[in-house]
Amino acid sequence: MLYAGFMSAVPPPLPTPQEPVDHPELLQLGPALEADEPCLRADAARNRARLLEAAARLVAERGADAVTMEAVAAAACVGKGTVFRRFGDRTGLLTALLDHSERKFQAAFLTGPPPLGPGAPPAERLRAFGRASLRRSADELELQLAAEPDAGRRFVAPPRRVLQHHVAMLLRQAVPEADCELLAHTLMGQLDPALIHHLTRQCGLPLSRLEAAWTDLVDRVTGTGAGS
Amino acid sequence: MLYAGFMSAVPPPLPTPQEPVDHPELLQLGPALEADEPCLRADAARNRARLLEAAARLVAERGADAVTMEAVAAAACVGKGTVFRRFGDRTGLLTALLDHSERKFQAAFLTGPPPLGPGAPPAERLRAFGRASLRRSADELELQLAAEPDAGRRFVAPPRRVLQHHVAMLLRQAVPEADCELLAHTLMGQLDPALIHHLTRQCGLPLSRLEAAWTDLVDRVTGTGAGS
DNA sequence: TCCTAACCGGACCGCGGTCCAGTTTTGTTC
DNA sequence: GAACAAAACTGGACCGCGGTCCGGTTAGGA
Repeated sequence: MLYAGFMSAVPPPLPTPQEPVDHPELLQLGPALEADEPCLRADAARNRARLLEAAARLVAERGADAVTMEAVAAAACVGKGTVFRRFGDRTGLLTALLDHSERKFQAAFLTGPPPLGPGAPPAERLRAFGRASLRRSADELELQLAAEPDAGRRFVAPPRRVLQHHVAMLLRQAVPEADCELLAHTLMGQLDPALIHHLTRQCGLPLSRLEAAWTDLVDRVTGTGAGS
Repeated sequence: MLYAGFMSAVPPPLPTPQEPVDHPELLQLGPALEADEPCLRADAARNRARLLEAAARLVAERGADAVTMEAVAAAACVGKGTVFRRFGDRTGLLTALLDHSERKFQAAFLTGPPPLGPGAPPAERLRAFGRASLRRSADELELQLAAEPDAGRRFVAPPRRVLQHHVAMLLRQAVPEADCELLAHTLMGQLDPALIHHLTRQCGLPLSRLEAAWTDLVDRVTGTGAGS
């Protein structure tokens, strides 16, 4: 398990320290997070570059589906084992391909100019963050999807659609002026089994906290509760 | 591609028609949706039952990972091709295993007693829906996760965590009283590449609508906008 | 009884992922 | 600078599983 050099949380050495910064802890975390690609043996580094280049070429010429671990290895004149040693698995390779744009995006909201970067009021920054993220995803959709296997099917499964439909209907009754279909997707996101698993099993949160968060979310979205 | 009998939107013949009902269209859609399992040849139906039983036994005895298509076929004394013909693919098989509880849940919120079923005010029903859904998922987590491959990794990937962290921080500034970590997950859900793909490519929504929905969501959650 | 359509099973394929024997690089010692 | 040892990297054989295919079989209607 290597997961070589995905990303780093900060760009280079951070130019002027008197700029506003949100996440001082990331400045230490950053180097630790990327501490897997730095000291590569010369041949390893060369092969890594060749693999990334070959993968990018495959994506461009024949689409993300053609990015087979074997194909990439062959195109880079390298053994299959090398690809896995370097990138861990297919997702790791695809993620590494996205790394460049990822870093740019992170730099933009961590240390860039407002409204995305520090300086603007938080709600304003949130709006900008969503816009930027949506645009970026729209650009690199193919890669992003390929990096997350089976992504296309999650929203098409019949059971999901029934629940989705139901929530949208309730929302139409509660907040007729909103875009209830999309809002329903958002709410459903909080009930996603994968998220529940992550929060309760991997992070150790009690189920009661998820329930409370759901109630609070409904309050906020419908404007029903005590808050604001 | 068969995707045999996942689910149906309604329980049996719907007892008393004067009960309140939310989704009259589902009453017609229901039979159409499940119209793949009804007229099975005798041997096919028998094999289907044996396969489901074998799969359930495997899950119980050796965990969801052990539910290999080959293993299920062998345990049911049936050829591998039969499993695929019946359930389409692995996800289809797992979904079929969840079908029973799915139907019960659907019946509960479509035609059951309030506050889950019709009769209560919509916001109240939404709250009940979330609670019920969370509990159900917690029970059948293993199967639900197995049915959605790779689910565990979606929230652990380093890039995702950086974004998540950032959004949580902005939320803490904007709405200090909320559970910002969970709220951040919710917001991020609307930026999920898989969702973007589904909405723009499969449903044909323009990106601008997603952007508007995001802005609206931020307004609702932070209480910033004009609404309420 | 016969015909046809549906079904069955297992051989087959491709890909993701593992493993290990052999090779190359790097650091050390003389 | 040469020789050596340890660590790191390499590549391709190998495995298991999801998914496809097709010749043979069987159920059900006429």
